[in-house]
Amino acid sequence: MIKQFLEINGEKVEVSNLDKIFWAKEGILKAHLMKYYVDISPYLLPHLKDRPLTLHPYPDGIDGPSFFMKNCPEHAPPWLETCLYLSEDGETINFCLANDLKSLVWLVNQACIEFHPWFSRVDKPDCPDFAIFDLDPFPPATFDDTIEITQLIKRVLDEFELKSFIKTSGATGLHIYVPIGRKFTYEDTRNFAMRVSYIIHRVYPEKVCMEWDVEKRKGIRIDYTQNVKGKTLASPYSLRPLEGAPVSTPLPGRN
DNA sequence: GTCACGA
DNA sequence: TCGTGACAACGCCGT
DNA sequence: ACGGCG
Ligand SMILES: [Mn+2]
Ligand SMILES: [Mn+2]
Repeated sequence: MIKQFLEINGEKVEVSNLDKIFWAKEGILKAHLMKYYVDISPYLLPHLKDRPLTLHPYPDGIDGPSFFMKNCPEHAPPWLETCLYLSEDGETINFCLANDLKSLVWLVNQACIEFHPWFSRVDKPDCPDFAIFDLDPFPPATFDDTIEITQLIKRVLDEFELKSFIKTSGATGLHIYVPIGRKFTYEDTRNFAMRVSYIIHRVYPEKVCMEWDVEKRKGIRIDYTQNVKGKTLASPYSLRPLEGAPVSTPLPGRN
């Protein structure tokens, strides 16, 4: 077997099985996955820098088995940066970081299709950079409904003079990121997102759903509960292991 | 995708 | 030498 | 305290 390498700034990273089919219906190969991430890396890497990652490899493509990967595997190359995390009950997790293109290429070669970074960074893990809103449509809501509710939330944030950034999740919904300058805790951002969510729910009780039970959800669910250390969303520019190979796509603002 | 392990 | 299992729990929600 | 959620 001839080994293949990508050369990045003069350093070689081994890549394998580039002709393996990752999206069968679309005819998308592992090579295409790799090319996408190399091409998008100037835009993606800034969003991943210094953020612990929850990874989700699909070694045989999106129709095959997958697993979650929090701990960096022993066989990772020594140059791959990691971050040791001590959980409350004494468990330790050594998270992978994707701080440069070499690291990104190595992780993609591990068949990581999507990247789920923390909202906080390693040097201040208890203080997220953002409060986030995760909007998920449930029947009978449409994507247009999701847009409408997202715009309503944005209007409230504008009223507070808070800048916000909107992106598609790549699945069915939208994400709103509100930069808050690492001045607050996750408990703070969660309470903030919760209170804004309930304001919106009060305006549109029919359309907006705050139900915890998945079975009972109808309309647009505004999920504020992701504002917790260790919870994540698919990052901007992350591919999703779904039909059509969708990408979580940042949307332009009005100015 | 890769490794540790046991048959 | 080959087949198989492991690779993620955890921190919060709502009652 | 519990099971549910992502
Ligand atoms: Mn969600
Ligand atoms: Mn979502």
